[in-house]
Amino acid sequence: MQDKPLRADALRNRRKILENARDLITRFGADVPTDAIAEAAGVAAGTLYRHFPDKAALIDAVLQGAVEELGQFTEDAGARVESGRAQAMAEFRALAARYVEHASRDRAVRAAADRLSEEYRFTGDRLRRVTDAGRNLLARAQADGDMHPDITIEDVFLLVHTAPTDAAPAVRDRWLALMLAGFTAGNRPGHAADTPEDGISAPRRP
Amino acid sequence: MQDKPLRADALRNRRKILENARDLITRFGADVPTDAIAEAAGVAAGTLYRHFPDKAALIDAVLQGAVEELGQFTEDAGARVESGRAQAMAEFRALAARYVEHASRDRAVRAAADRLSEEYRFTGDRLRRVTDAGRNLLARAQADGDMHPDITIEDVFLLVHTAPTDAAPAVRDRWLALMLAGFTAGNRPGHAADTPEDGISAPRRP
Amino acid sequence: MQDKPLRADALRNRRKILENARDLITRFGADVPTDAIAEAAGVAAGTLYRHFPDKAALIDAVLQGAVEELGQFTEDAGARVESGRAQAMAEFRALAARYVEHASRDRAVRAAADRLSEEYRFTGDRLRRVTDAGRNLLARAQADGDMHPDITIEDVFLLVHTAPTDAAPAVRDRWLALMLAGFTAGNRPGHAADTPEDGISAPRRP
Amino acid sequence: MQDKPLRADALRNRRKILENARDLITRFGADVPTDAIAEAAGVAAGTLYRHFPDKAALIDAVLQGAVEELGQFTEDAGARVESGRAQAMAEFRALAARYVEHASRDRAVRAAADRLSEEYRFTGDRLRRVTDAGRNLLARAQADGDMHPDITIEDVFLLVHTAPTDAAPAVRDRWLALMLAGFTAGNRPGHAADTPEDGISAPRRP
DNA sequence: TATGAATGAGTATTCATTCAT
DNA sequence: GATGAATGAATACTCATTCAT
Repeated sequence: MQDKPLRADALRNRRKILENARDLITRFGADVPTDAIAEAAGVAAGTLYRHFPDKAALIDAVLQGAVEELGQFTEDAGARVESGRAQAMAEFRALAARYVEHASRDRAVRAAADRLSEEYRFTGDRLRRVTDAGRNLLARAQADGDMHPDITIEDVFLLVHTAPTDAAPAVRDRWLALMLAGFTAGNRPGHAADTPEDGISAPRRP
Repeated sequence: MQDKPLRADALRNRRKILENARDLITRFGADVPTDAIAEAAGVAAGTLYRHFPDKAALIDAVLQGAVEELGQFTEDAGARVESGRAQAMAEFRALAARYVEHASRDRAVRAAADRLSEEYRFTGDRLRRVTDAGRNLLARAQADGDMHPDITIEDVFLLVHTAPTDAAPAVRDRWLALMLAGFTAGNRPGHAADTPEDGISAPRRP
Repeated sequence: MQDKPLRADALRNRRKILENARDLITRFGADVPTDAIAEAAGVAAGTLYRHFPDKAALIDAVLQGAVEELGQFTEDAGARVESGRAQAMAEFRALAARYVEHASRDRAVRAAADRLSEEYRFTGDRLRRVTDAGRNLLARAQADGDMHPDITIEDVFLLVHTAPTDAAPAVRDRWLALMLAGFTAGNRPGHAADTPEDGISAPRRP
Repeated sequence: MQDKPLRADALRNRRKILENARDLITRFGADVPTDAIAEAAGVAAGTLYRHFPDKAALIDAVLQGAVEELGQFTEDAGARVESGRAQAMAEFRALAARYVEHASRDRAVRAAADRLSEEYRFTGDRLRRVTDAGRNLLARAQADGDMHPDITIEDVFLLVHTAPTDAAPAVRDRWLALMLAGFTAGNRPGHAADTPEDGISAPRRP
């Protein structure tokens, strides 16, 4: 059904290239030379270019892989909530922590996201999976009254996008605690129980 | 005390280099070739290297300038509060918005901050001025009961460091609203009035 | 006598490769990648190299095909003259125009001729057919008294070799008119009626 | 008055680069690597690119130099005719021979001309000098009654463009003899003395 | 001190050809 | 015999930095 079955050795090479690209980009950022990636993968430069038309495509593939992992995590969380094994808001908090931790181990995600931010920003079909799963979890937490009702999936991406992934774990935890306060029902104006005195109202964004 | 008295024309050159470096980095990021900076400044490449040992040093100087501007803003805000012309928390909010706006117009700040993040992190003598002024404002807002009592200057730097400076204005505003919720007294556990049930306590960071 | 009987499908592949090589070289010049030729022919790169030892050999084969077409045209012209249906000089002129037009539509001929000009120059067994047919036509035109008597088949190849195939049709026609003046009896010294004063005599070439 | 006086050593390097570019292009065609040119000139790759923005510009400069030489030759010929020391048609023939010889020693001219033929074709300010001088000589020869009256400067360029510069000297001479027949008054229809029977009339080209 | 010319290692990408599957 | 994946040398161009003028 797929375009090509791809020979066993070719598939192995493709995987080695992707793994090493991810590793190197994670450690050194998206500026790593393609030659370095090829060498790390144990293939010649030409082989890398057989599998990916250019460097951008390779980075793109690395990013897509990372995004798909996030989608998987999010779907898993949703499943736990749906089956009654966990509470939506708790899963959301855990997920956020996991996102941040994940991204901080992986400069690839961050670097690629930065470089491709124009293209991806907070939309794109590639994000469909994580977007859908995220919206689902969000709705659950809001139904429980734990999540502030004006929070949208874009807010979640904003959280992910700005996380201090290059900081120490304690700093990342602190940042999350501060940031999540804005997500929690009762902690911010705009909710029924909130006092609107400080002038912050529900956001109007395109 | 200083290394050299520096001749008048040399000083003029140094200033021209710095100004143009700031301008170009602001517009195009830290990747601008040194040659472009030298040319914009109307000097030869060698002259640039006479004033700054290498490109990193030049970017460093540009960053320092930006940081000093922030210090000035912060001191101004403190002065207004001290003189009773303004409320501390309102000034803090305005200051945060001003920084985010400032940095989003000025790729120099952002780019240099990214590149030199290891060196500076949230400390360093270069930050003394903005640090002191910030602590002062913070204390005032906490004394007023408007700022959550566990907030430290490191939290403020964290806010600054992670602001989505490359995003659209509406997105930046939204991010600030979410983030500042965590800074506001009464919006987060750890405060006298807060219920500590969700287990987030005052941070312990090195 | 031939190297191998060659299986039916192998022969088919060889033909497809040649056809597509001709087509692509015609359109894009001899710089087309071998991969592109293989793909166009619907075979893998290795198959191309099974049929032709290297790219030069493939181009060579393409050229040979083109040269054989020219031989065919020339033989046809000769036949028309021999059967009294046409005059030799008129056929010669038409043939020259036809070649120039042909080569200008077909970058294969031109490109291959350029690249292989050292090898072929104006000799070679591969040219036997067109050479013989050309000499025949030439002799007829000279016998008619229309073609200058010192013209040889090498002169004809020289004409072909230097035709401005990349020029606009009007320019090509003009060039032919100028060049053919030198081929026409009575238009140039060396002929019985010519005055030998300007010192140009019949050529002596290796 | 000129853009820059250019330091002595820089000028020396520029000349070495141009000379070696000319030499290498002459011998191997326009495909010579820039690195090879730089090495031959005894400079680093970067130096070549300081003097010429890209490879095309270098080739362009080489061509311009060659064209200027041709312009010089042509003006000299015109001067000899004007001073009565020589006959226009004889100078024209000698010049044509010189052109062809020149170009055959210099694949640079040919290769660059081919590559840049779209841009230059038979016009362009760079050709102004040789064009003007050529027209002058042409007019003289036509006034003398030696040059066919319908010949234009474009015909001359056509001659130059199609000369078999890669052939042996005897072949080039032969080609010239054939081609020049079309330029000579009395050798081709269209002249007062010609019989227009073969239907070739004065050309109409844009 | 200033100039700006020279350096040269570094980067992404292509393509003829080989060879394991 | 066919496939197509892998090779790896080659190429144009950049840019931080040095140093002769």
